[in-house]
Amino acid sequence: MARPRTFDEDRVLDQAMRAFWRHGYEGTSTRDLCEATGLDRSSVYNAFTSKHELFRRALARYTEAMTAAQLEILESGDRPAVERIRALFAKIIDDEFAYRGDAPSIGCLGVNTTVEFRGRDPEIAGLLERDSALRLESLRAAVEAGRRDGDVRSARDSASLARYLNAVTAGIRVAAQGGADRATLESIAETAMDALTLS
Amino acid sequence: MARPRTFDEDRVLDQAMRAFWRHGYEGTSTRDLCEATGLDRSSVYNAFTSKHELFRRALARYTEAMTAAQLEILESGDRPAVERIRALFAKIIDDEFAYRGDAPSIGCLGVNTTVEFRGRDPEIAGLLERDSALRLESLRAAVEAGRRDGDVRSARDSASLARYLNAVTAGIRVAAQGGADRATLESIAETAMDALTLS
DNA sequence: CGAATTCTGCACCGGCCGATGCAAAACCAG
DNA sequence: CTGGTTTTGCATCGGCCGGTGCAGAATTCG
Repeated sequence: MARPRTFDEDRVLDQAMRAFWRHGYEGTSTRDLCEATGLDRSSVYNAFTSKHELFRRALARYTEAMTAAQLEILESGDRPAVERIRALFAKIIDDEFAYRGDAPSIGCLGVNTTVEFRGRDPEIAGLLERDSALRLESLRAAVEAGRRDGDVRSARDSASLARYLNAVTAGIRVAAQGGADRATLESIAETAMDALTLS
Repeated sequence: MARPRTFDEDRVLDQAMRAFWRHGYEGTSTRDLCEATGLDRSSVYNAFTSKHELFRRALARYTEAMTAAQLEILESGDRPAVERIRALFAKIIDDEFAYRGDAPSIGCLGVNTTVEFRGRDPEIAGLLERDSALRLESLRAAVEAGRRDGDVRSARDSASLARYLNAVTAGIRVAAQGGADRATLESIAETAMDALTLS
């Protein structure tokens, strides 16, 4: 009954996400977004109403994909829980070296956004908080399972250990953006595991 | 032999630093800087040549002050090394709750800048790297001392443990900006110490 | 085909951006 | 008091910002 869109909305969201990921929210202009997506500005505004709304949807898409991938690693049943936690660290480190050429890591859009917005935008903060809660719960369950396996020997409660692991992942991300090499990040991750496995 | 300045350069640097700290580099306009410092734009440009240069100097001032305070804690001779490392965590957590009202934490200007610039600015990256090296060396020495005290029982080498501790501090900072409360941050810090003290 | 509806391309809006030009003011040395 | 030098206040620059208006193209339905 009307003219159909000539672009795929998800594809555009992906391309916008990458632009925001690379240059941040403020650092990405609506012109940049048009160049990244191939759309005209009026099409962007017609489909996504504002830069802020486009960012919110791109960020939501990112966290959903990223967290789904991480939960899949944490909850795959075919190996011990501590190995799954180690695999999560390995994936995060891989990610830090994936989407870049010689350039430094672009980190995690979630962490970048947390730092850029500092909770001043309630909508964005809420989105990040819900995502964080998902990951924390999965981490907690993995820690709990590791404890049952006898691999987690820490006396601390699993929720605290989960929050600790989550903070370490953010720290690894920041270290990567600071220029740390792969061996350094791996060493940090291995060391972090000691807090769980040692008694 | 000429008209003297009516402002104190260090005071202006401090005020500019706070503005950048709160809103980031891109998020702070030269008009904002004028409002924060009470100077006119031409005075700012006359004294600091450009926004970028003013930021560089403000960041240098921040890292010097911050790192000096942290090294003082790490190297104060009146208590065991692990206690000094714990005190460092306590100070970092205190800082996260210091310069804010009800607003979320503004974190650490060094971490914020690392994330915002992602190493794309060599001058800024170099400054942050030198600062990081200072803190890492001090941490390494403290870990070493803790080992001699018998408190650090980890089998890992001290340099790795230092990098690990440094990453955890960044993670704590990010967690604070994500809205974590004091008890959570303290729990993360305590848990992180387990990787050093347990065997 | 024609009517209705949506999307697209382009020009344009006011406003803020970092940076500069310039003249007047303020100071010091003589 | 004068000449030399720097700082200061204000106006202004070109350019980019997010966002909008509008005419015409493209599509589906009758």
